[in-house]
Amino acid sequence: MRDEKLVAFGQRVRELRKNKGLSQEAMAALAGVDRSYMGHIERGEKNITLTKIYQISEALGIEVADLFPRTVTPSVSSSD
Amino acid sequence: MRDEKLVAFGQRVRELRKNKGLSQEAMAALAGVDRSYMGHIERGEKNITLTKIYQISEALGIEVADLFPRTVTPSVSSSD
DNA sequence: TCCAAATGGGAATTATAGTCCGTGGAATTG
DNA sequence: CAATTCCACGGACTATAATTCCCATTTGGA
Repeated sequence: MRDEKLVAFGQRVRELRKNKGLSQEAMAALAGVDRSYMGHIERGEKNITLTKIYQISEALGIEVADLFPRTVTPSVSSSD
Repeated sequence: MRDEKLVAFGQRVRELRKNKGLSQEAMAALAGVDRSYMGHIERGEKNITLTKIYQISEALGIEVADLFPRTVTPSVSSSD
């Protein structure tokens, strides 16, 4: 049972990890999780918990909110 | 083992739920979970998973990112 | 004050998150 | 080729989230 949301989350994590030039293993060490588990997360195969989400955001040095891109731009045009 | 982050998350959920004028029971129904489970979540007694987080954000009609307030304002003062 | 709705919180069971360890394949480098 | 790095993926096991039911307590209004 593939879950689109988990896959999207995993892709987001992978993108941010690569931006930091980290391997899965290095990232896993920073986040304090198992090496293979990081792989599962990035592939969207695991439904991770809130505490793990915090650990990941800290490993990446970002806010948790930044792990969840907004679906559409909430911008309200200033004119009209 | 009380977890500050889970408690903060729960408080955030409760705040948003009340803003919408919903009871735990009504909210639980919208999110598709048991009423008492909602209570546990709001009290920070549960380390919920990503899919549950999505269910909650949808029940509240908000983006997941909005469930996670930024720690401090990242603003860089323009003047000195 | 009384009642009913709303919430707190425990317990028990099932499902699954998360750990640990290993294998193999692709790409890279000497 | 041999050695190294990175990643996909699986199996077995343990920890704990998910789910449900129930009863006690609190709260808010008539």
